[in-house]
Amino acid sequence: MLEKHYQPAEVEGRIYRQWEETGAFKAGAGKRGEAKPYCIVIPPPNVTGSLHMGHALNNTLQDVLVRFERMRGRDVLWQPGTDHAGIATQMVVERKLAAENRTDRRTMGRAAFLDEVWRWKAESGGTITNQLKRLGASCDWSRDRFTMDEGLSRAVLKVFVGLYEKGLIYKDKRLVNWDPKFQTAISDLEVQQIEKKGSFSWTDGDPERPFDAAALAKALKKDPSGHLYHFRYPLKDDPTRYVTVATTRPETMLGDTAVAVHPEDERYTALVGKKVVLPLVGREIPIIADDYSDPEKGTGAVKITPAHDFNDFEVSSRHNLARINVLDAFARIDESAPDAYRGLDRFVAREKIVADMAALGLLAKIEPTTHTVPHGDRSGVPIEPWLTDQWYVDAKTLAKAAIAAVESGRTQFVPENWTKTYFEWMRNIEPWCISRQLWWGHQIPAWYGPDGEIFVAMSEAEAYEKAEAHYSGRKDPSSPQREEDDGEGQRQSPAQGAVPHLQGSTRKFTLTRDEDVLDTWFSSGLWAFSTLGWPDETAELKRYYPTSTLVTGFDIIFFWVARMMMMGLEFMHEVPFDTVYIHALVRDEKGQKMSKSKGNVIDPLELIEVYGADALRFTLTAMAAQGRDIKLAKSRVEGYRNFATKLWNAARFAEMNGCARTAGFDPAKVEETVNRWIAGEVERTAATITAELEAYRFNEAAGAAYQFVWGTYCDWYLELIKPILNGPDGKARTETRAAAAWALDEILRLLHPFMPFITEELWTKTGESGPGRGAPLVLTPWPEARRLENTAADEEIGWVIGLITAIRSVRSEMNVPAAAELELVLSGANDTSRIRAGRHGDLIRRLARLKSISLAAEPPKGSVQIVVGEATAALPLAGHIDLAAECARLEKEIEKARAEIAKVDARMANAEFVAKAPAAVIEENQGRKADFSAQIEKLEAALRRLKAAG
RNA sequence: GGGCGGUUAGCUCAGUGGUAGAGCACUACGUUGACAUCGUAGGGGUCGCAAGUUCGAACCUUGCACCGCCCACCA
Repeated sequence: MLEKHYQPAEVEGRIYRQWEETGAFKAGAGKRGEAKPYCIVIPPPNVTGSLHMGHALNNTLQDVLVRFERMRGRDVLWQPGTDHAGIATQMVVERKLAAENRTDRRTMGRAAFLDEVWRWKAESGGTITNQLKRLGASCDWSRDRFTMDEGLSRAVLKVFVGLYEKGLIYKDKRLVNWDPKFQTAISDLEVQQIEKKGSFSWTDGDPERPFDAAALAKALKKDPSGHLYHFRYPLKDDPTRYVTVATTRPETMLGDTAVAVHPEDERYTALVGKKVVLPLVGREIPIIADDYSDPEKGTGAVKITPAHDFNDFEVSSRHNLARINVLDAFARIDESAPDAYRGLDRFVAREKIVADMAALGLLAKIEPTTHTVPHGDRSGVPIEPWLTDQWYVDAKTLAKAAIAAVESGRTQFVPENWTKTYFEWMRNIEPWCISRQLWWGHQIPAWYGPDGEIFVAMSEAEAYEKAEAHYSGRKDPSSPQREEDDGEGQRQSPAQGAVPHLQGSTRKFTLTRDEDVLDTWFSSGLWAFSTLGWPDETAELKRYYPTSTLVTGFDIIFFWVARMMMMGLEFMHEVPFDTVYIHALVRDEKGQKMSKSKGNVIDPLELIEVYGADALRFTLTAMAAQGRDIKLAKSRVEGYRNFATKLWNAARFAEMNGCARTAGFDPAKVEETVNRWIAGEVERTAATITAELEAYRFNEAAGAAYQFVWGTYCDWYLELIKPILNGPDGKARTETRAAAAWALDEILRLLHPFMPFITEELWTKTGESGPGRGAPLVLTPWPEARRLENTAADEEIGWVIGLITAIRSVRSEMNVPAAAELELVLSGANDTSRIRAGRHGDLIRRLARLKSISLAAEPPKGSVQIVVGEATAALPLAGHIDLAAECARLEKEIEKARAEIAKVDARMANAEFVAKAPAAVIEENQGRKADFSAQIEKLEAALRRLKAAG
């Protein structure tokens, strides 16, 4: 016997364990060979992370697809795993060390720190996995992977070496985005532009406001960015004259090596080629002409700081300017600057330099401006363009195949408009900086010889082999192939043939391994094939690659999807997935991205605890309309929790009424109209859900299921069959019990991808009677299309529902007490209606609260009259009717009908409409007019009778 | 500056050419043997504004307004 309420907390854990114990999620279980594979690789969450709303949405949608396809008989692999998340994880552990007052990372040393991180991973690494299980994710956990496990690390090495040897990975010294807090380079994608607006101003020579260094310091502390400083740089030839430059970054002036003006800017033509003396530093720097300078901006003369600005770096290449680095890794002024500034933090230096310039009379003015300041997305501090050696991937080359694959449709984005975003980025892709000055991650497999030679290899031993070969004058067995050898030793062309045997040789040198690790996304980029066993040629790789669908958020199209496309095509020579389904972001009520720092996070686990995993899943699915963000409202979750309860109680009702499943029941052979009707409705719903899921319209699929279960099965079907169930034993009751149980079974199947727990629980419970269940619901086939629709039954039940609804409506409007049982007199009814009324009299009486239904030529006097098709249904309410109110009601009905007719008439009066609209539309309009006209006639007749009686 | 998306009921949102919808909230009635986490009935919208295309526009086009996001730039 089912309880009155479904208790998710008591059920979910048990059900999930059952699924795992039966191996329901295992790929290939009993299906390998004959079944088509269907594979999704999970977007690997941070190994030490915990489930947030984005994960909940992402994994719910994947699970819906995976469960759907599994029921449809596909051999499903949902490949799970976690990501080591370099910066994020290292940050967490460092913070933990600090919080526990332990020695910091640098003091502790690399090996000890890594031990610490692994310990942390061991401690918290299972959290997210367990939380995904609570959500109901049906991943094949037996295949769980981690980006730093042995196999995936091997894949990373292989890819790095492979790309290096093809010249697609290289080392370069150029400006990178440097994060002074984490002391590492980061990629362009990890930089966030944050808009800053200045708040104060100052003008030289204003007698009211002399320069006040203390006030400036205070203002700058509060508001360090967003100001434009106009500096005067004295001319070398004539120190009384200046070139004024404007900058938002005063402290970088210490590294200026030129001032640029536009070649056609007449204000400065005479100065080009002359020199200025850089204040505070004393360096003489040239005034150059370069297109980069924009006469419209600032003063038209721009200071050039090649080592600290990406544009200036370009200018320096064109003009052969020195690149003077004035910042250290902490973004403090370094020793290349005058003593007075050395060691100062960049913002302290900013203050001092502005003050010093003012003291020299070289500060012309300060004005507030709005500009964006690049920040590290993890550290939150302003990043510095900084000149360092880093490793890069030649993304431009790899992008070619990745672009072509989407152009040709081998991989499709859903919704399709993300294609544009993908192309836009791919076609303008920049070299990808992959080295990170971190410790947690895949250490770069590059070793340096005594003279700086680079040996990239799968292992240290192999690196030594290569080095031996190199230093002994033999050809390096595997250096990069480059069409144009740039002359550097490590880029000699490879020699074919035997690797020199090194046994017994004494090394006269040592190699040092590159300390840096790879960008986390480098290993994530291999995810679609590394998790399947690559570089080994495993059966899984053969069977499941290319994978079927990738489900992810648009915020990581660049980070991840693009990189997987590039890596997949490069190493597997085939796209990593057929379809990329891009879902929305779950945002807070203001449409803002949820984040811990903003404190606007809704915890999915709390929702699961309160409402159950199924309610949360259904909410997310029902709201996952394509191309739109989800602003989550709790009331919605509550509503769908109620839906689960409704389903539960429908099952409970069935149980209480002996609606047990019957062996051999065939929905195509039912005889009762109501059963023929529900069979057709079930099938229609199944077809809709199937089609919508195939098209990734999750919200439509969920909506169809909801509408059917609540609005059709519970509200009508169960009500309609009550008289039969309560009636005498016999054929009709037997059939109806079986049909109700059958329909419930179908509902459980259709709902299972969305609400796996409650449906599985009900499947088990309802399986306790009747024929045994062959399998748990998770492995039960999806409803198949048959031909169960029955127009005659649809029309008949439609008529019954219409009559009942109309009577209820009038009762309510006339304030008839709910308990009062009325008589119904049907007049003007044709044969069909009379037969229908007779056949369904019991249930019409019950659902409309009637005492009796009788036929008459004319509606009795003093009755409320309802027009039902060709007939008029009358409720004799003599003495209870407010005559005026009833007249008003009828008149209102007539008015409504007339308004509809007027609309139709207006349309039909339009000659062009008649000429051009499709015949079906015209017919429909004519039909409408006829229907409404007939209705008006009946209503008018009713009104006349009413008035005559009065 | 380039791109994408949004503006529909009090709130959160569906709805891509032919009769404006859902959940929540609201009003009235109701504890009738599945369900008050419920039932029945109801109120509530000139679909941001303007012009255009069309027989017909919430839907297509253009412009405008406001909101959000992404990319680039920012002296």
